[in-house]
Amino acid sequence: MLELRHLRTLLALRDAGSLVEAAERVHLTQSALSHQLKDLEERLGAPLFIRKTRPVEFTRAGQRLLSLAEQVLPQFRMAERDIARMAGSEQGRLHMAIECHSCFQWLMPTVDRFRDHWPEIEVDIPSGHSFAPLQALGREQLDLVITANPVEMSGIQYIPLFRYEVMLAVARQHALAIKGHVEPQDLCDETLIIYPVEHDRLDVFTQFLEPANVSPREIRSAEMTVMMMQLVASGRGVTALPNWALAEYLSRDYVRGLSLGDGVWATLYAAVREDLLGTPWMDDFLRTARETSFEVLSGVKPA
Amino acid sequence: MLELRHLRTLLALRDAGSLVEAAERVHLTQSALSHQLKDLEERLGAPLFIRKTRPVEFTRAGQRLLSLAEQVLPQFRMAERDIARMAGSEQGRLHMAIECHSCFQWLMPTVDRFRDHWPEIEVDIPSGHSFAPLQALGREQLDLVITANPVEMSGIQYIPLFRYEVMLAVARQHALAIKGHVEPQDLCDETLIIYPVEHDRLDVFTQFLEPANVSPREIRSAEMTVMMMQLVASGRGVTALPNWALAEYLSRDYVRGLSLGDGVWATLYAAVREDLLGTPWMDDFLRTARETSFEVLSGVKPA
DNA sequence: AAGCATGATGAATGGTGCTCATGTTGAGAG
DNA sequence: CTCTCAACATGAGCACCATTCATCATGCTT
Repeated sequence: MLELRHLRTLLALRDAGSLVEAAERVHLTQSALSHQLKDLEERLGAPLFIRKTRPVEFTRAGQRLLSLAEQVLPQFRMAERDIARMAGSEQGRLHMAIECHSCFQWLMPTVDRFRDHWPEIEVDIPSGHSFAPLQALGREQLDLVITANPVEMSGIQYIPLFRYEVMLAVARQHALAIKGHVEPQDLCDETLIIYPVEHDRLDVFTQFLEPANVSPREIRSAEMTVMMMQLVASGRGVTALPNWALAEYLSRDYVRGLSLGDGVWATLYAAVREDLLGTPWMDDFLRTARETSFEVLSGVKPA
Repeated sequence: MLELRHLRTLLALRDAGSLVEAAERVHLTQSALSHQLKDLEERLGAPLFIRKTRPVEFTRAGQRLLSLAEQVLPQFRMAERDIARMAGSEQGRLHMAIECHSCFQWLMPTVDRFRDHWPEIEVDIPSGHSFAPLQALGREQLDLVITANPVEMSGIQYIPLFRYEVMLAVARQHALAIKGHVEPQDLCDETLIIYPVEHDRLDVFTQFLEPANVSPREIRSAEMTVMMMQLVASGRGVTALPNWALAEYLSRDYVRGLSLGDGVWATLYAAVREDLLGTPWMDDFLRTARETSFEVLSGVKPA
């Protein structure tokens, strides 16, 4: 009668707010969800949510099922993990590299949690692959790479982790600081500070400056986020970073953050070797990564 | 991957001890269960139980899933009950009659529990239908009848509650009391005390005496179990009763209990109006009855 | 009023979970 | 040792139903 998939659907619906997006999350069509929920409501004899509102609002019955889902689904995951551990004496390995330069704030707690669940998996972030991590992935020297720039490669799948806004950091006393957002032209007299990578892998260029055919007056690079922040704060340039990378500097009012145009958004992916996808521990890592990053970054408010 | 039906199957398997009987309990074929469990074990990558032993023995993985099932399935039931209550303002009614003369010891706790879960259902055991309860069921004056003698009737379904052994009660000093069981011939010089119903509705006759073509010397009847016990204890006759009806007298060593031949077993049924089957509260009542009777009667040891 | 997004609906389809029929295994009896 | 019986495994076929596709209805935005 009541099935696990119903619970998953309802959770997805609550998190998504609409059938269309909930459908994406559970990898089904909107139609499927509509049918599924209609059937369920008929069988239970009670409406579960109100469709007219946005985001959808749950009835008391719906809320009861949501709370059931939150009780029960974790128990299932735990059991499945336990079983997988009992089954798998297969020593797994999870060696990763990070292409995104400031992921540690959510990656470290993720790894900590994961180690708890899978003590026998060897987790490491070996240095030495920071130059060409995707190639190392292809050569099976690595198992997972965190990146914002998916590049089609055979044997590698890109799993989206979360979306974020790319924002411009400027000094507090900067002329632009009073505006809520900047236009491309605003940057033509600025010094832009970037990580030392090709321009076509930076969303400021591909999604913001190049479409408007604007170039900043000067471009200089810095390896580390702290360094960039110092330069920005002292008025020697501006830089574009993920909102969550800026978060701590914004909260300390060290720099100011501005949207790029109407907002430039990007998605962070985990590039994973296909042969590892589907193993319970890899699935669990990806889920943990999503959950943890959500928790850690959800305090991050744009601007 | 892991589904609710798997958990139900595993619980049934544990309670039944074999695939064949477990299949009955979940209303599937043995083949279905074999397939289902094989698939599951393959997907999990771990064996769940050992088939060669009888009753089957569970591996650690199997036990883990059993414990999951015991955590999770009750939570589902509770949620479904809550939802059914929210949905159903439909005042239900549960009027019952008892054809078996000593069911109160497990029926009362059952009713108590049920009332907790379904306060708005009107539960009653109206007197006045003790004569022809099944007819009253057909006339919709009753909703459920507890009986050990299913009689085919349109619109009525018989739901098995539990199996029990019919045992012979004899006085402590009775000649037969030293034996573990009696043969039909042993009764041809005895006075048999029975409830005042037709002989063909008593298993002592249909399953024990008549097949051997034996009649007791004398037959007398009594309305109440206590009365029968007094007669038996004082050596004025013997009687055949369900083991659980005898239990309290046996434990007080008031009478002795003997198996009839290799053991005569019967099943107690709930006769239910078909239109009520499938309503959540009726399903819940039947489940509660089975569980409660099991708990109450499981202390009852034969002889 | 047009355009867009969301949800509903009905028909068609494909997957899969079940049954049926049969094969295999193991235990107990003669 | 073999016969038998019960329990479980296995493969093929089938039926159901969850899902998809195509389309329609509705409401909000511009």
